[in-house]
Parts: sequence; C-alpha cells; structure tokens
Amino acid sequence: MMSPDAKTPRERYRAQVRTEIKDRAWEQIATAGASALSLNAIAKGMGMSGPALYRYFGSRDELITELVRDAYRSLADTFRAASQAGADLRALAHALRGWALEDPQRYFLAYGTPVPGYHAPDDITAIASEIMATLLDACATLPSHGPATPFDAHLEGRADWADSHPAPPAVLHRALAFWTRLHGVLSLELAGHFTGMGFDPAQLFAAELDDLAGPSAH
Amino acid sequence: MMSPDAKTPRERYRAQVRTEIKDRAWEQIATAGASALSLNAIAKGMGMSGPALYRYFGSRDELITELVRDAYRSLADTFRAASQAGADLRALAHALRGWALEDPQRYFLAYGTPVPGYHAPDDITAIASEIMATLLDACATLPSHGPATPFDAHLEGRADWADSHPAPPAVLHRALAFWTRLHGVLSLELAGHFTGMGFDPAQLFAAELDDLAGPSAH
DNA sequence: TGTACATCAGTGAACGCGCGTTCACTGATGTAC
DNA sequence: TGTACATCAGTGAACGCGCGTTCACTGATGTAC
Repeated sequence: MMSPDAKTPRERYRAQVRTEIKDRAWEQIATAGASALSLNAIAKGMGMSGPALYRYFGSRDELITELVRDAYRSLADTFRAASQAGADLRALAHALRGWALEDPQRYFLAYGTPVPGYHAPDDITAIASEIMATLLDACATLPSHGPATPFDAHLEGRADWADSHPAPPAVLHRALAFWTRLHGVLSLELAGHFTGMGFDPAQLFAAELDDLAGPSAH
Repeated sequence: MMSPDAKTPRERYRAQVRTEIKDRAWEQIATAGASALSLNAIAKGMGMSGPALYRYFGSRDELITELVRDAYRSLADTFRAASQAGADLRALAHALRGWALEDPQRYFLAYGTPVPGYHAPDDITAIASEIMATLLDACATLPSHGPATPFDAHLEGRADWADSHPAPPAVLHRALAFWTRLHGVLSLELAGHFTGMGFDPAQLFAAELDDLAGPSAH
C-alpha cells in the first residue's frame, strides 16, 4: 500500500521528462514565438525521436494548451503570494510587472494576440477568474475616491464576472482600470514600442500606478 | 510624352493585382492569424500558380512587411483626418477605436505580440512617429490639469521621440497615458478578454477617455 | 498600317525542407508468484 | 531469490502534406520603325 500521492520511480521519471519538454518549449517560444513551436525540434534538442513525445502529450495543440495553462497558473500563484504578503494594490502591480518582465513571451501567450477561433478550455478561464478575484480583493481595501462615474452606473448589476466576489461598482471599476492601464503599459513596453523614445518605461508604469493607488508612501 | 504619374495599362493592371493579393492576405490573416499567411494559398485563391506572386512581391516576408506598413499608414491617415476635423482628443480616441474594431487583426499586426528578433524598417517607424506627432498636437490643445508628477520630471529632457514636436512634459505625459490606456482597453477587448464579463467594453473605453480628456460635453 | 522585336505576366516542374502524426517494433523496467 | 509475465518508454520507417522558392519556358501585350 502506498499513500495516494507517493510517486513510483516511473511516475517521477515521467513528470521529469514532461517538465523538460515544457522547458524546451518555452525556450523555443522565447526564441521564435509561439507559432514556431515544433515537437520535432524539441525532441531533437532532447536527443529523442519525434514520436517519443507522443508518450507525454497527445498533440502539439495539447502541449500549447498546457503551456497557456501554466502561464495563467503561474500568474495566479504570483498574485496570490503578493496578496497574502500585504494585499495592497501596489504589491500586486509590482508582482505583475516582475512576472511580465521575467518572460515576455509567457505574458504574450496569456494576454497577447489571440489566434482567431481559439477558445480556451474552461479550467483556464477559471484561473483567469482567480486572478481577477485576487485583484478585486486588493481593490476593495482601498478607500474609494472621487464621485461615481457613468461607467460605475453601467456596472451596477452588470458585473457577471464578480458574482463570486460581490463588490461595489467603484471597486469593480478600479480593478478594471488597474488591469487595462497596467496591461497597456506592459504590453507596449514588452513589444518594444517604447524603445528609442528616451524615457524609462518603469517610470511610466509607476506613474500609472500612482494614479490608481495614490502616490507612493516613500 | 506622358505626365510623370500617368499609368500605362500594364502599370494599372500590376497595381490592381498587387491590391488583390494584399486583400486576400488580409482575409487570410483575419481567418487564421498572421503566422498562417501562405503565398501558395493566396495564389490558389486567385486562380494562379504560386510562383506567379513573385512577380509582385520578392518574398513572403516582403509581403508581410508591406501589410504592416499599410496598417500603420492607414492609422496615420485616420488620425490625420480626425485631427483636421476638430483636433481634439475625443475625436482621436473615437477614430482609434473605430479603426481598431474595423479590423482587429490589422490592429494586432501593428501593436500585438511581436516576433522576437523582428525589426521594422525605418520608414515604418517613421509612420509610427507621425501617429504620435498627431497625438501630441491634440494633447497640446488641452489645458493642463493637476500638479506636475515625478514622471513629468523624468520626462524633462528625456523625450527623444518628441524632438520634432517639442512639448512640455505634462503634454508628453498625457499623450503617453492616452496611448497606453486606450491600447490597454482595446487590446484586451479585441483579444476577447472581456467576453462573459457582462459589461460593455465601449463604456469602459468611454470612462477611460473621460478620465483623460474630461467628461464629455453632451 | 504592318511587321519585327522587346517586355513581362504567368505556367509547370522541380527542389529541399520540416512539419504532425501513425504504426509495428524492441528492449528495458517493474510486478506477481 | 528466481522466474514468468506485463507494462511502457523510445525507435525508425513511413505517410501525406504544404510550404517558400528557383528555373526554363510560353504566350500575350506593348513598342519602334
């Protein structure tokens, strides 16, 4: 009898090879983009034949889907950790920026140009919701400022996404602004659209954050 | 003797076929994304053999580069037109949104996930600068509001991109905020990240715009 | 206007390539008695 | 502990495919005298 999650040597080996396949897949994506990902090339890099990978992933699409899942999962974990160590918006913002800079292509795999017609499986959208839920919690701790806007009114009763985390419209609004504004800076920065402009993207990011969360305490 | 830009029938025909090739390329991109663009498939769709396209474009990459150029060109023209018919930020914002919704994949070709290692030719970055210049002009007409921020100070003397359009830091700052915030909303909207959330992305876009340009006059 | 020539759009065959994926197989690892 | 059997990771050959691109060519269109 073994405890349910004890790993046999074979299982351990399988997990290890799966991980190496994914690591090499990430390397390939970082080098040439997600569309250039090739099972055969990964296998060759590992000193294996192409068909061997089919012991580990049913198809190329299945591998990519798993990479996308891992990307969201890793952001959700990063967010959760940052949230537990302070739960304020500033910490979340810096966690997001660090996560994005750590691996730009991973960021783009989650939030970049979508392949027309592709629909993420339910469990992935569930992770995305988890990320938003963490963000909502952090937004709820801040005092609201400024008068209600027309968009706040629009949100009233129309925020399906927050059903599990009911929050006043001002909080929902702030969460959306946090998400879209920081995404705006990050995606343009990572895509290189600020290169040659002379300023430091980190300062622009900080400026947007100050606008969202109030000026830094320092 | 012909006037310099009179077109011979052959030239007209050439231009027409080039245009049809590009149109079909856009259709393909809209259907399956830019990475799936195939010269052979375009040729087949036009009832031609694959090699025939080499009379019109030197390579697949050359065709893609031209599509990117056309994308920027079209946004620059749209901006210029909107600017001449009012020159205010709100008009520019709505022109941007209209342009983006008109063809999401064209938007992503210009501002979406970059292919690692790709560098746009100089004339394309020049068009991107033209777009920013139009934006700067519009920002300059608005009265500045609020105190100078640390980022304004950072921009002082560090805005290489605005050399041809010198402007006070507050104006530069506003132009960057305009660009990144609206891009944040648009790219997430077009990528489908708001679907199922219940609210109307147009309202969020409007809210961000109100924040940038002051509440609408209506 | 008619004839000789040049231009050039488009064809079809061919090249080499790498892709995802299937299949029958070998051989090593683990399991049961 | 040793033997018989089951599991399963990995191989190599093969399939069919579509890709970008080259090349020598045909035939229609335009030009010059």
